Amino acid sequence: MVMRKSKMSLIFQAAIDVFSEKGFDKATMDDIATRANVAKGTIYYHFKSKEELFFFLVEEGVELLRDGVEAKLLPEMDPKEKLEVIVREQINFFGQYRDFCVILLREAWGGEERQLEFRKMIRSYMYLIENVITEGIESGDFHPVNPENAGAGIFGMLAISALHILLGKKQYDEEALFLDMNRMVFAGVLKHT
Amino acid sequence: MVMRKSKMSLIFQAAIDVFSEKGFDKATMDDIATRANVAKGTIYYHFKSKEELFFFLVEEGVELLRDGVEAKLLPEMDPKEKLEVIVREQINFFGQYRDFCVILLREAWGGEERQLEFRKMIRSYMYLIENVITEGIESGDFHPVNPENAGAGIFGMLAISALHILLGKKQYDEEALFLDMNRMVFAGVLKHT
Amino acid sequence: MVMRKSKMSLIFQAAIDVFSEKGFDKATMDDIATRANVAKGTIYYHFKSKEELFFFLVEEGVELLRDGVEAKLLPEMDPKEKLEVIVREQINFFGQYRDFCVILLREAWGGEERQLEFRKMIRSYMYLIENVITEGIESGDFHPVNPENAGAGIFGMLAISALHILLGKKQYDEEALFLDMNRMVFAGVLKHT
Amino acid sequence: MVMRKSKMSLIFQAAIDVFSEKGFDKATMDDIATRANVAKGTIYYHFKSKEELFFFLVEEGVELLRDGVEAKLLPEMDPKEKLEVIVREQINFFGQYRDFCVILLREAWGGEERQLEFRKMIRSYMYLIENVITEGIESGDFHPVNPENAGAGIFGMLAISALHILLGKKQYDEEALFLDMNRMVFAGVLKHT
DNA sequence: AATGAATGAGTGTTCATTCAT
DNA sequence: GATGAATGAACACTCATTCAT
Repeated sequence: MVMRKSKMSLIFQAAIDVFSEKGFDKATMDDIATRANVAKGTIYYHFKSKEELFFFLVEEGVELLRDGVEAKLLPEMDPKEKLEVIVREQINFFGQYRDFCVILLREAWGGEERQLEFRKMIRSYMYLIENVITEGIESGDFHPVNPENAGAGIFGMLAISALHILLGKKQYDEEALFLDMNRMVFAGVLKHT
Repeated sequence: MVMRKSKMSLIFQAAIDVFSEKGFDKATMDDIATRANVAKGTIYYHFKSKEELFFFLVEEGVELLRDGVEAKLLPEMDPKEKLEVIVREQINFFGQYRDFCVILLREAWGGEERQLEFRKMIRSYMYLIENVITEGIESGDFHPVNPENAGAGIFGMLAISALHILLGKKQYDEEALFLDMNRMVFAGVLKHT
Repeated sequence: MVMRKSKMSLIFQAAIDVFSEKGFDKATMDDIATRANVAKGTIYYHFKSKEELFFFLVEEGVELLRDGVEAKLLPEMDPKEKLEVIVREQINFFGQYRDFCVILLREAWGGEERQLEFRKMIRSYMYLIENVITEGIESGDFHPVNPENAGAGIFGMLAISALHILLGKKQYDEEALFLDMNRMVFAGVLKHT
Repeated sequence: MVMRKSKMSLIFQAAIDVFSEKGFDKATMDDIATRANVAKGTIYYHFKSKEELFFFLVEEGVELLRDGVEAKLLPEMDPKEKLEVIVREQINFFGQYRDFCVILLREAWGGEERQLEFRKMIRSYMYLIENVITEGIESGDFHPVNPENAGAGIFGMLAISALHILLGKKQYDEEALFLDMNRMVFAGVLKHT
């Protein structure tokens, strides 16, 4: 029988929906169970706790972002090309996984174990950016900035601008946002005179 | 104004502490009452609900940021100078009100009334940035980007990079971060050849 | 206002009833709240947890037994008189606080913290018996047995025989039980020839 | 009988371990299944319910005690010899089946069906003692006490003193306990002068 | 103005039991 | 015979809110 789509994936999807809608604390296991059309106990058969369910979810999401971007960073590209890929892909990802991205920005800040762990995961994505920045500095293409600052800054610029549109009333025009962000990342706001 | 150390301000300060430490949902009115050395009922004498207390708090905080920055944007400055002031002041504010800024990034994303309202407030700060961008574009100093995108992007770049350091283990070196961010905002990562 | 019978004592009494009826694990806080005519939250306002409520209860009960018996052990009595007092009073106590005594025998055995603590309390009562035994051995009135063994044995003999009747269908004839137990404690089963 | 290591006996042994470690209520079917290396469903294939599993267990245990003691009570013994056998064997049994004996003292008291049934089983062992007492009274060897009181009392004395040592930190010195208890059962504490 | 005892709806979690395979 | 995924009723505990004083 091919229909082996175990309840686990149902739960997973429901969890993404509910967590992004309500946040970790306000989301209830009942919500998730109802949305997944599963008995509450079933969730606990597959996941030890709400915390663990959330953790797996975030892990999977961040991996999806990181691995997706990483796969497009080919060795033969120069730093400029790589960074452009990153800008494009992150904007693309935010459009595609809007709900997950809300979780991303909502639940990463704070001192709880969960949030620490969470930031570590995000950091693993930021490393990609940092490495490209470092590469660019070494090749002489980029300004000599602190790569960690730059990595966090670029991630934040892309994330907040994307979410700002996604949560606002306007259409998410990916191409327009890409063009603007690309220009800002590479050239800043100032025209060269 | 006589500055009576009214219970209200005690509650207000305690609320900032507790909300930033635990987030809106995990923070309890008991926590706040204890921290403020007030009976729990007293909070309800001054504020209608937890939601309202939080709302006033955030309002005050965002006003502090916005009005502080606005006060430094003098009419005689050109767009470039103004944007530099914004970068410096926002980085400064994040260092000074770290706890509040955690709240800022934590509680703004989501579909609840409270969060909508919250994003409106943040937007009122972003307008400052947008206006300067618009001014710069019109004066021909800045690239013609969408000011809303740029405003959100710059806010996000500064916010996330600041919080990234503040919540990490390293020292918050305001000047270094300012220099890096300033360069990125104005010139991007790419050297002009 | 004299009516200061705070809800706490209501809860206490209800807890004794429910715990003795159902045992620690099967008893629910809802049961206790209902029986006490109190909201469930009220219990938690006064006691940190089910465990703590139970602990205070047992502590109070064992103290009642120990202090009651101790008060009747006058210094001028000889060991034989003292031991007779103990036999009488323990039998009396079991008749009077049957419910609590069920708790006593039900919840003392096992390896959990709570049960350890519990046995320590019982031990504090057994000491009374041990001391009298020791006194009697030193005065030459009693056989030289290990006082700890004897203390536990006498406590067990009185406890189990009392509960056996109390939980059976027969009337609890305190005087008859006292006479039998008194004889067994002092002279055993065997007639002197 | 071919002695097939049927799953049933595995379950049985695991159940004894788990029930004595955690008590009836805290023990879970999962615990037992894991310990027995069986799927949870398998337990339900062999036993209708947790209650029934427990019942069979206790039945078997009490029979082991009763039949073991009974087998040593030879018709040609006089009441004194018989009672001495009982004292020795019960102390011996408690040392050997410590876990089961914890169950015995833990789960017998209370008003539930299960506990009623349980006490009946224990009573079937107490009868042995009662009968010897009755015999001794009729033969003129023993004091004329109520045999039911005496039976329960002796059972309790031996049980509690044994468990008191077994659950404490000290070594279980069977011989010493036997000597003390034997003396107390036959002669009480008081020296004949 | 201020208090804090009291409330009860709501939450995460457990676990005996069932049943399709 | 045996399995283990699935269930859902039940439970300990939390906490925003109320209200009599």
